[in-house]
Amino acid sequence: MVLKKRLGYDFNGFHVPPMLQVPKSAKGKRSVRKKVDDNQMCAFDLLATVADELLVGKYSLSPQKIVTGTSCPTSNSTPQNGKLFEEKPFTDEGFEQGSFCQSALDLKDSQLGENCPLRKQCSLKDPVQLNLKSSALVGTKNSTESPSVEDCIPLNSSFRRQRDNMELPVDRDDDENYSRCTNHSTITSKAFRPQQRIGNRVRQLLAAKFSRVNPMISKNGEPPYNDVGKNAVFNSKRICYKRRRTQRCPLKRRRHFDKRSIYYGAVRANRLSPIVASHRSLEESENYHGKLSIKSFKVPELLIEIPETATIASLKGRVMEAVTAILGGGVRVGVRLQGKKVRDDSKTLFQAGIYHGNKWGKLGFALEPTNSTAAQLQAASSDEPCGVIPCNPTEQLTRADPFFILTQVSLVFLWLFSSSPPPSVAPAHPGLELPLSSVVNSPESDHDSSLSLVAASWDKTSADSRALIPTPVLSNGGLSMTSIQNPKRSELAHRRLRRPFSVSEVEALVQAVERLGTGRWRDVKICAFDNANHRTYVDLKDKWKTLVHTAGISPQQRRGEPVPQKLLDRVLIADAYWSHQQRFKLPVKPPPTDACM
DNA sequence: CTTAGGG
DNA sequence: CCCTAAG
Repeated sequence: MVLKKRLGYDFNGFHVPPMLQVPKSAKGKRSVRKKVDDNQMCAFDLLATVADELLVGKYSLSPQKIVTGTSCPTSNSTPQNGKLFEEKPFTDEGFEQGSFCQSALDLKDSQLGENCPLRKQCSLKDPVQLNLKSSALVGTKNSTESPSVEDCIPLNSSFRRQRDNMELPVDRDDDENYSRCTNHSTITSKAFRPQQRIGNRVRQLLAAKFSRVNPMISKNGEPPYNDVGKNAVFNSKRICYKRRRTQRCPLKRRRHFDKRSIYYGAVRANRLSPIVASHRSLEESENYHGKLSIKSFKVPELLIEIPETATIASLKGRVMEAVTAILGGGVRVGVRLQGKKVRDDSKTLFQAGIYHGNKWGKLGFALEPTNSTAAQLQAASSDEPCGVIPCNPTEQLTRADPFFILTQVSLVFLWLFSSSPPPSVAPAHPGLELPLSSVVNSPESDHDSSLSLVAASWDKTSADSRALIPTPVLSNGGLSMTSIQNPKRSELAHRRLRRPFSVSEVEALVQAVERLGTGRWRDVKICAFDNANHRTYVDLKDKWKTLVHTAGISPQQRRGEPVPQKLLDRVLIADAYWSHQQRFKLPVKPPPTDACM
């Protein structure tokens, strides 16, 4: 991929091809969004679908969460895009209409090498074509190594980096939204699935509902916006986003639900199998006299690239990182291979035999409470012996048994789905023959009695639906782990977990804002954080605000994970640029709908 | 629903 | 992050 360097760029003029302005009409389209089907979409609907899926056995459970690889990128991969703005004078002339990205780069087709991806990326003439090309581009292994490419494609490089980084700005967690809607914690995460975004409606719905599949990562590990053959990708993304958006249970509504659940929360029977929904409609719940609390969230795509020379400890660390982001700590990660706990942290994956013989499928992770957590959990469960976790003495299964836990959950799904009263005893779900016992019933399992949250992986043959469904079972209806750990915060239980932006997220944000401007957060969201459901456009806007602020203060005053100065510089520049745009009331030109492809 | 801005 | 006015 040989590119002409920015030799002939006419930078002064910022001769931007007439830009990217989404016609108002296009904006208008937004309001055409269907609200219909999703307004009612909440826990029940969601669970029902899950139940359906479980019944059909679609969600075969298997691990495949771990994607082997050789690179172990870290956050120190430094953005190169900063150059973009350093190399060219930032003159007022530059403040013309157009996306900053394009302006800064002066993307004139005629001036870019025919092969310059940027041209394809940014000329935005033919979205489809563009996607094809960029797909090819990204698909080219090691294309990262082409410096010219890097230089030429800020966005692309960034995205690639993010992908490689496994610190995708998207996807650390996906479904806080769902946890907002429902009140029970289920981590579900799904491995690669060559998902077709434009598949049948059901699939789309499912994908949108559960985000089980990370649309950002296709089979080849390419971001979906590079998918080939997706006409109007952006539109589809937009649609997806709409869908997701409409599925969001607004906080207020959520609170409403929660309040309501307080009123009918009597647990029906001690030996009743466990989980009761608090989000059912009042009348429905009256039939059950049960309090069912389902909180669901998922680990969307735990994509981990890790070399065989990595140690067990580092593997744990990686998994831990992701899990902590969601659970807020209080658990630790155990690694199990074929059901046996791998104890020696110093072993490399290779030495542990994980890296060979396709053992990834045999790999499992158990999320175990730390000692303190365990104590708290036990205390909590003894306080409330008939809480979520079953205390049916006849149950052979222990609380720690993921099979049991999963069974419980699937039963709950069934209830909700069939609208029939819950059974008083939880039979095993016939459709779920999960080789789980090996995971937890391992002789070495040392937290069997107090395990509150178990993640396990199963190897199912269905290549198309591999799922990792860790099922956190909480000892206090509806309360999250965090709440358990910190009861004081119960009042704030509904405040979203704080999740600091990672550097890669920041970079993605900067990237997107450079391109789209500061007034189009929704587009920024779609463009750069489409899969990061926990980042709303308001979040992005807020983050930008803090970034601008951060960039304006001395490094000593900054807190949190340090953002590379380079990025902060870009923030300032981009912010200045877009402020200028607004000051002069230059029509902000929204890029064409596929601007972020 | 989005944006913008204060808390 | 939350909340909310305004469009």
